[in-house]
Amino acid sequence: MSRAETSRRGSRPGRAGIRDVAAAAGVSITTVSDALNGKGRLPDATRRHVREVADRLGYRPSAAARTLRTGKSGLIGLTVTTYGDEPFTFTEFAYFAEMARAATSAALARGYALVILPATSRHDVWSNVALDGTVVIDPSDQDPVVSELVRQGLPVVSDGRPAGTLPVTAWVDNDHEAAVLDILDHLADAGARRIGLLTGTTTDTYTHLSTSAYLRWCERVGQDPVYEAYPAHDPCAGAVAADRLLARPDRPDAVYGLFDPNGTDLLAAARRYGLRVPEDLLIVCCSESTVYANTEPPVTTLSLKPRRIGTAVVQLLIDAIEGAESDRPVEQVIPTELFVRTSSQRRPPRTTVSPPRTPEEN
Amino acid sequence: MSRAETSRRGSRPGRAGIRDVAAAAGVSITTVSDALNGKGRLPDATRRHVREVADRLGYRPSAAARTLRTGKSGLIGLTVTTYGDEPFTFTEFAYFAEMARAATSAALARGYALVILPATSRHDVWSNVALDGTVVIDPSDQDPVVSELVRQGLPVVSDGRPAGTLPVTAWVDNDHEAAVLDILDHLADAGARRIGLLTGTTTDTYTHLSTSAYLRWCERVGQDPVYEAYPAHDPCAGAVAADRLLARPDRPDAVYGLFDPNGTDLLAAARRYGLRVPEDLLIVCCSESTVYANTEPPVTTLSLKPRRIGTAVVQLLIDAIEGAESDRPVEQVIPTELFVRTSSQRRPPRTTVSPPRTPEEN
DNA sequence: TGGCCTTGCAGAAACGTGCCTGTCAATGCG
DNA sequence: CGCATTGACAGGCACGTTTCTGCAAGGCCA
Repeated sequence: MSRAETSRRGSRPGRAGIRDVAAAAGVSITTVSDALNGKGRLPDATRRHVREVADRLGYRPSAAARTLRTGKSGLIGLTVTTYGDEPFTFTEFAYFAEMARAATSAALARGYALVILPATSRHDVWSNVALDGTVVIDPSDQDPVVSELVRQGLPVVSDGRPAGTLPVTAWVDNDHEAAVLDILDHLADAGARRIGLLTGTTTDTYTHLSTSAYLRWCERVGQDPVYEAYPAHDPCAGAVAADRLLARPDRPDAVYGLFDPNGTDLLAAARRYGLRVPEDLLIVCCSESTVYANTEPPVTTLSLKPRRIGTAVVQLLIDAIEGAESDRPVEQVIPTELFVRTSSQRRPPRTTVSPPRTPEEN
Repeated sequence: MSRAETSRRGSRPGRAGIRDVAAAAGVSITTVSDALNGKGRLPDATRRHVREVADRLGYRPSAAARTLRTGKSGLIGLTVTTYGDEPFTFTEFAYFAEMARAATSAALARGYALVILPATSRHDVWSNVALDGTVVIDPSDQDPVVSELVRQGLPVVSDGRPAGTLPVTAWVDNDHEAAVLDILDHLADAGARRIGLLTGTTTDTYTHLSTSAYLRWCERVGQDPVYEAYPAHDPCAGAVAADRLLARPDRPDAVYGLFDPNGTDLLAAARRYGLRVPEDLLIVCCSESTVYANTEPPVTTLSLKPRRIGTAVVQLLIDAIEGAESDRPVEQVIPTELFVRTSSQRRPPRTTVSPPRTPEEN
């Protein structure tokens, strides 16, 4: 009664604590906590009264105190690999943006928020945030951060099959090898005699699996491999590599590019050498970008379905956090999708001068 | 002495607390805290000893407890507007990705981490995370989240001039009106007689300012406005709007598109109507994407410099959080940059058949 | 030798919750 | 009427830090 609504000591003047609510409502702290959290056995009248008083005071429970008490923060880490000082590379923009968007939505729907944490962060930042678990995108072979998180007992779910013996809780990935084989078959069906590859010099799993699948395919069908590798994180290098590939004496008549900008890179290089697409050169690239629906000609793309991956990864992680014996498998393979457009069809289904009024794709 | 290294009660078995470190090192809790945080007056020998013991036990301080005690969490919110259920729209991908990347780097360098929080989040998520401050991207007129954050006394810095009388701590923005006027002058200099605009139906500040600047320019030079507005968050609608714009009886001979995909949309529409770019139609669009360096022809783009914006926003916010009487202005205008390419030059400086070996742009 | 300052550390009070335990009245039952 | 049971709340401890206050030991000076 004699206690004022403001907290007794030098507490933040703007914010009311649970004590203030209890005092204002004329009940105890326990009753306030139970009423707001829907626990305990209280008559509805008391519950409503407490909630009303809390609203009137603008009471917001302290997230830090709740986290300290319950051990759950409601925060999920989104760990991205870094190149140089910057998180995630330029070529992964569209993929990462879509994946992060889906992951954010999925987390939000279950009451969690996402924290962006580059894998090479300063250690003090990592230990300064209380995480319930982490999503790791494409963990590298010996990522020290991931193994430490696992050692702390935190659930870790990775986007991309973990390299080596990294002990993640679960993972989600595409079947990159099957996707590459599909594309190569698709190009061969369209009449390609010699298929080239635009690949990367990095050691990540995606690049590695895709390249080795290409090499095995070449061996199977008896074609000499024709490929150029370049550092994918350099936005300029792709154009140069595409140019080199088409300048070779054993110039391919079809190319698959592993990275997002390879489509425009290859189109530009083809123009420089006077090659018509698709008549002289078939093109497919892996991309989530919609620009390839409107290029000249439209380019066939492989989508890795980042939205499905982002959603699945978060669901698995939250299942693990909440200890629900998940009925979902801990290793999920998300199917890819090939958007076949003019650039990979010898007989283009429509001429370029037809004036359609509606867009061709959603 | 008699106390084991594991915490006395039912604490998490895997993690050691500060008590365990103190017991193992034979010192008090205070000494451990001071030694690890570089405070107090301790001889170097004690400091080193404590740090060694802490390392050996794998001690990680509890972020929740530290936050509760100090009132600082080291977390910064990154609030994005949502369209439908999903955070940030498709057309903002490249801008948002670059901006978020720069913001993440800048925050990290100062010991902070970013939390992605859509503006329309469930309330319980917002109150479940202890934020030191928030970055708001393009706050809408009456965003309830922002005003509540301000009312709680949290620093709020917005990317984009706040609409109405939103009381943000600081903001960073481009001079969108000047940028539009620059582009229109640039197109007029290149010989455009009737300049059209591809704009949006949304009410955000960027669209509003850009459109009104266009209308004023038209009035000044005595040209009838020629524009099409479409819902920018719909990835298909842009292509349709571009088609409509070029199908009009008063077809423009130059177009500026406010959104990222408008360049390819306009190129595709021009092809459908047999218009040559830049001979029959000049094209400029606002985009952060590098694909426009390699389209046919390359398209002139306006960059809003999202990296500089992301960095500036975070610096201002952390300055406000740490109470440093910042010498930076609280209202910063970041200059835009126009990458002039073939699509907006009547006399293209290079022919399309020249075979350059090096990429033209970084 | 006593008073005072400095050094090196320990005790303990918060920070704001959640929850376990305890108290008191009302009720049911034989 | 005695006793167990249940509803409705209050008290208080614990979560793991940070930090304020304090205390003993030793050196310095008068």
